[in-house]
Amino acid sequence: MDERKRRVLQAIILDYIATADPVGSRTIAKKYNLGVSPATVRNEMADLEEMGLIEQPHTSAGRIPSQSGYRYYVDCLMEKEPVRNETREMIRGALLNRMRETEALIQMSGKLLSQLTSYTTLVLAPSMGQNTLRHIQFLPVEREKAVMVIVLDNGHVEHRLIEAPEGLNEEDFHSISQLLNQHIRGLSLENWRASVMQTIYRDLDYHRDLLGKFIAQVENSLLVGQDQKVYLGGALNILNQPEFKDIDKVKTLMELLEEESLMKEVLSPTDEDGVTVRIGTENMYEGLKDCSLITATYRFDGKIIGTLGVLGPTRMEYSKAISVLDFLTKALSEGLNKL
Amino acid sequence: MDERKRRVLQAIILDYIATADPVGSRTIAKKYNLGVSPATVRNEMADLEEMGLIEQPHTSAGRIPSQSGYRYYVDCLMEKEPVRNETREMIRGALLNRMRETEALIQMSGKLLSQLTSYTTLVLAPSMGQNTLRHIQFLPVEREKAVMVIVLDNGHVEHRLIEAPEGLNEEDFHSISQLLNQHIRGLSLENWRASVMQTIYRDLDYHRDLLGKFIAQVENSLLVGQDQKVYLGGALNILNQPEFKDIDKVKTLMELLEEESLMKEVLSPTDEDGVTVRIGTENMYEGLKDCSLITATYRFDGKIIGTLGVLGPTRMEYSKAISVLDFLTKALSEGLNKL
DNA sequence: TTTAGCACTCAAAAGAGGCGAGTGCTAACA
DNA sequence: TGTTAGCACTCGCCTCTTTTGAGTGCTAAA
Repeated sequence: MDERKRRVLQAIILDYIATADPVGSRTIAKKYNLGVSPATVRNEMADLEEMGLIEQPHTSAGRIPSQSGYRYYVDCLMEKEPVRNETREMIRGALLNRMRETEALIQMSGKLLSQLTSYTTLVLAPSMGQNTLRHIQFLPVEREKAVMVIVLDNGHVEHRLIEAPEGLNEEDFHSISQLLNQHIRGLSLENWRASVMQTIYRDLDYHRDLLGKFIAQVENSLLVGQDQKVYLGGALNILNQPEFKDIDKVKTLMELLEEESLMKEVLSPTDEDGVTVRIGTENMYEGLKDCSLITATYRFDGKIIGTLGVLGPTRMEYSKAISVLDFLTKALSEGLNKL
Repeated sequence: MDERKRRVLQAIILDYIATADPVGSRTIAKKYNLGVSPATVRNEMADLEEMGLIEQPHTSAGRIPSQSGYRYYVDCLMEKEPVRNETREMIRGALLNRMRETEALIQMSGKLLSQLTSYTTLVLAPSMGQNTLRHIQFLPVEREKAVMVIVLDNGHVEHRLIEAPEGLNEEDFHSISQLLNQHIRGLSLENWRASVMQTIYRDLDYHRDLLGKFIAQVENSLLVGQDQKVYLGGALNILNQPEFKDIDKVKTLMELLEEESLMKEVLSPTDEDGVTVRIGTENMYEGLKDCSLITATYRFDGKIIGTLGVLGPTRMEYSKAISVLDFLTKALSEGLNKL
């Protein structure tokens, strides 16, 4: 693989990314002034095709990059594209605006990412399960209903409605809250065990029958809804890609993207640090075989807690997407830790 | 407009709705056994076309209903389709499952509607503004942060993060909560006035400087986010309609549907009771000129508080959509009032 | 008033050429 | 030995034409 071959391959990939048309030898020789004739380029192309890096849609067409071609490009050829200053400013500004709530900050990142890259984005939001409870409190709402407010260590607040037996007054709620706080504070939603509940239950020996059902509900409520959420952004951007001019393809892909459990799997963090690129069939799902997914993880307190992803056709602007994604995940991590 | 003409028109519309193909005289004479020959049907069709109820895409094609044709069908011809028992059961069952929270109940309705009709649905959720405050409470979260929990009369619960000055202890929060409750309880979010805040501010004369900023934030927080939300459901169903096989049309429509403020306007309740049908250009937006929108309002406590809508191509199954929508809005209203 | 018959229309499908972008191969050249 | 000009060849795509067939409107007879 000599230098000229690399330059030819790079030219083919760049041109195809930009135009979505198969690239011919003439175009390359002229536009990417390599200083050689089309015939020479053709010879190089024949070699590249033999190596499996490019292919011909049909005999008399130009070449397009193969999946391995893209892979080689991403691994060896691609030049890092610096993130433009305005882009940096925009990201910082937008994130600063959402510095109140974790969830809002993360959602905003997804939105920004789809705006800046013009691709579809996927966001895996952190699961609440790993966070520890800081505070739990009950408020009576109406007859037989109370709201449980949970405050986690990372500042996330959630409330859940639960049924409460009649006959509890405000004072009762207050004391139950306090008791629960004593036992539960500092435990994570994940590791929190039912045995704790039993201790609490024992301590609340007065009104035991009255509270049984209530405590059971609290227990339940704490277990529910811990799973990670997936946010989809800029889904309509798919429609701009010429490879998705076919309605059926769009539909298949969209349906796949809306399957939250699958997307959760697709976005689950890899061991490698930084930005991961999965091209075509490197994605484990058949439905993504014409797409590339670029992901990066973000962190809170040093630990990986979620993933941002950019999804486009295999013919996507890798360098731009990667640089924006890289910058954004770092900005997000920073934001989260400042919060 | 004699009986036979009506039957011909009905046949054309039903057939076109089912097949999306222009309908010829032969088809009608055969399939909808009118007991006359195609030639006779042709004569009737010529009359119907003169009346503007049907039209020909081109000379040698069959007829398709015009916008006025659909209008006549919906107003005069359409037979009411009873909602199937399984459908009723499904709706009741699904709604019963969400009988805890208003918001969940309403969102579920939209989801059900898109599943049952196979069209796209729009839901206008009630604004919080009209509900009165039942309870308001502050909980300290961390240094300089508190969460405000608001309970409205309809059972809706919301929490908002606000900044709190340092130096307030749990006891302070408790007493502020109590004071606010005394003044605010029973006022609606809409009618609630700043003057009330000032009274409160005066009463809290101790720590006045400390609390100023805090109270201002509460005030702000109560004003924010009162507007009605629009939920979109089954957006992908659009892709099944042959009239949307063109990507650009899909994109234009989807972009329109995602404009929340426009959709809010489109869904704003009309004076008429029950189900409203807007066909083609009867919708005020250019982008909806090939669509029909069927809406119905739902109520809480006798008052209209929101809208459900079914959006399809003008060639849509009006009778089915209308009956399902009608049943569902009633079930939703019932559910909300039981809640 | 209804209907059979028939000429007519026109979109869509099928076929036929021509174009041109692009290739691979060969032979000459540096 | 690598590079290039030349040339025959391939094949998708565009355009033009033809064919097909579903459907019509009109007329005249029942």
